[in-house]
Amino acid sequence: MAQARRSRAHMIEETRAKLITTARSAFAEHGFANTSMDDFTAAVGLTRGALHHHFGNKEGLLIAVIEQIETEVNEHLRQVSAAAPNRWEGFRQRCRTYLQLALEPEIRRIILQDARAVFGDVPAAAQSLGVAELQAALDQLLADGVIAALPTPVMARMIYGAVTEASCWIAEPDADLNERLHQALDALERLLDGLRVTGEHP
Amino acid sequence: MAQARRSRAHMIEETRAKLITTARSAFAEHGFANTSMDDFTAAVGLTRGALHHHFGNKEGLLIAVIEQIETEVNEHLRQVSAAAPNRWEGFRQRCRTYLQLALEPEIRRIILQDARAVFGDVPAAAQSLGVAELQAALDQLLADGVIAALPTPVMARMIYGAVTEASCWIAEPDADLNERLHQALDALERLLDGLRVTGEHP
DNA sequence: CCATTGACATACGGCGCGCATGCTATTGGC
DNA sequence: GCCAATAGCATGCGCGCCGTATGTCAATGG
Repeated sequence: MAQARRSRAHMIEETRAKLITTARSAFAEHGFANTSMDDFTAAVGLTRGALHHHFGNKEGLLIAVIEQIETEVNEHLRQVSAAAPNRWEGFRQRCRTYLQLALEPEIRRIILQDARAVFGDVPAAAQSLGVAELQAALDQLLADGVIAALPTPVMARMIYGAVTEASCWIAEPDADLNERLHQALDALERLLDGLRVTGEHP
Repeated sequence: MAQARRSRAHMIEETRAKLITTARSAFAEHGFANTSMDDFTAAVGLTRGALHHHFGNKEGLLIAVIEQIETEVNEHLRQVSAAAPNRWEGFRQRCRTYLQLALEPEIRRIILQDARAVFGDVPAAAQSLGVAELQAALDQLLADGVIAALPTPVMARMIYGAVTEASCWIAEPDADLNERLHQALDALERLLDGLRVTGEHP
C-alpha cells in the first residue's frame, strides 16, 4: 500500500507527537491529576497500551509535555534576549517576556502547578534550562560591571520565583489583566533596577 | 465514669486535633497524593468515616492542615517583625525569617508543593495572610518614605515568590545548606535594598 | 426517662492506573 | 522474495483509593 505515508519511523513520530500535543491541551484544561489516561488516549484513537509503550507511565508523558513547552519557551526567550541592543536590555527583556509567557494558562497550569506537584522542584526537574540561562545572563552582567556583586545562582532562582508568582497574581480570576500586567512590569523594573551598580541609571 | 475526661466537645476537639497533626506529618512525609486515607485514619485509630464527618473529604483535611501551618507561620513572623527596632528592620527580618521557615520540609512539601497542586494558587487559597501582611508592611514603608513608589500588591507577591523559590534552592539535595542559606540571604538583601529610596543606606 | 442529635464504623460501587500478555504488521537478513 | 524477529499497540486482570449511603451506639437535654 505504498507504506501508508512514509517509513514506519515517521508514523511513530506522528503518534508520539499527537500524544504529546493532545496531552498538553488536556493537562492544561483539566490538570494532570484530573486527566484520565483512558479518556485521553481514546481521544487520540489509541489506548493506554500505546501510552505505556511510548512514555512508560503517566509521569513519563508529563515529562515529555514539559520538555516540549520548555523548549518553546527557551527558544522564545533566547530570541528576545538576542534581539536586545545590549546585555542589560537583553536580561531585562528576558525577565519581562518570561512574566508575560507565564500568563499562558497552559504554562501556569502545567509548569507552575502540576509539574511542581509531581516532581517537587520544578526548576530542578525541568525549568532548569530557563533558570540556568537567567544565571548566565547575570554572570555576564556581573563581568561587565553592570550589576554589583551577588550570588548569581540564587538570584536567578529568586527572579524566577518573583516573575512566576507575579504571573499567577496577574491571572487571578476577576482581575483586570492589563492593569495588573503593567503593575507587575513596574514592580519588576524596580526589582531589577535595584541590582545595578549604584549611581548608574541612564 | 465522670464523663471520661471532660465534656464531649473536648473529646471531639481532641479527635480533630489528632487527625490534623497526624495528617500534617503524613502529608509532609509522603505527600498529599501518596497518603492513603485508609492507612492514615487507621494510624489514628479511626476509619475514613471519621475523616468524612469532620472534614468532608481529603481536600478538607488538607485545608485544615494548611490553616494550622499558616497560623503558626504568621504568628512567628508577626513576633519577629514586632521585635525589630524599626519598620524597615521589621520588614527585612520578616522576609529573612520567611526564607528560613520555608526550609522546613513540612512547609515546603505541604504549602509550596501540595497545596499549590490542589488549589492552584497558594497565596489566593491559603498563604494570602502572609502575603497580605507583607503588603501591609510595604505600604507602611511607602508611607514612611523608606521605599520609593511601587505597586505593593504585586511586589509583596514577587518577594514571596523570590523567597520561597530561594528556599527550594537551598534545600536541593546534596547541597551545602549553610553556604546556600548565606548566599540566599545575601541575594535577598540586595533585592530588598534596591527598593529603598536612593541615597539612603545607613 | 426518652427522643434526638451527632460521632463514628461498615459496606458498596466506581474509577484510574500499572502491568502482563497477546496480536499484527513491518523490517532486515539470506 | 521469504521468514524469523522485533516493535507498535490492544486487551484484560488486579489492586488501591476515594466518595457516599447507611447503620449503630452513646451522649445530651428537656
